[in-house]
Amino acid sequence: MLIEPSSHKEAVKVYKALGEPSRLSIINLLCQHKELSCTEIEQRLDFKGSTLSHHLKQLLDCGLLDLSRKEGTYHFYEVNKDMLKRYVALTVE
Amino acid sequence: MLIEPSSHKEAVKVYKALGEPSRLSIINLLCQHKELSCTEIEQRLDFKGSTLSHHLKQLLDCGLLDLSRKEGTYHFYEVNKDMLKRYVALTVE
DNA sequence: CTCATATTTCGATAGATTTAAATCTATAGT
DNA sequence: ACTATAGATTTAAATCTATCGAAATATGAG
Repeated sequence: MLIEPSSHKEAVKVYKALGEPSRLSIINLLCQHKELSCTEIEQRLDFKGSTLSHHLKQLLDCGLLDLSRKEGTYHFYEVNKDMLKRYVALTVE
Repeated sequence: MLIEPSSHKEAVKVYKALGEPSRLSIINLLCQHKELSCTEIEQRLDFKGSTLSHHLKQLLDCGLLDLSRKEGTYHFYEVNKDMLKRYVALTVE
């Protein structure tokens, strides 16, 4: 058995989140940076703020991202490496 | 870096294919059976033939499935374990 | 030709993505 | 405290894409 029935929904959610170019780029970028704020992600990947927020919401929702800290109006995000390793086979160095 | 730019498209395709309940169930089922024909998959997962064909096409297209052999009008499918291991972290025993 | 298996086409429906505009939240200045 | 500003999120509407399934079309066996 590849996936336990209990985690089937979670797995679908995670893979659906990863199966979109922008979101995979966000994960990829955050794998290289420990943490980044929204504006930093927007600049690097050339997103509109609202578009990014929608994608971040999905990535938070499925557990692949965490809000690492808030500093003033800045929200910093980081990848949840446990979650990533649980589902994704690619190397995160 | 999580994903090489060159394989970004491929990764999106694979994860998009997995991020749908029916298709994840097909992969899961085929992980337990070496190979199965369309009718066998239809029966076990309760799909219409045409619906299954649509999903199989996507799974073949992204490389997660292979057509293992044809026997008469039967088409047998199997998971491409190399491909699965390249992208998916879950254990395939 | 006929039957069984599988795939493709096409239309309807549902779901996802994007963006502008509005709203929220925290900080700084007066 | 009030206002202004910057960063981020939410809402709402348009657009785009995916999914499903009936019907039509292949393909192979007998």
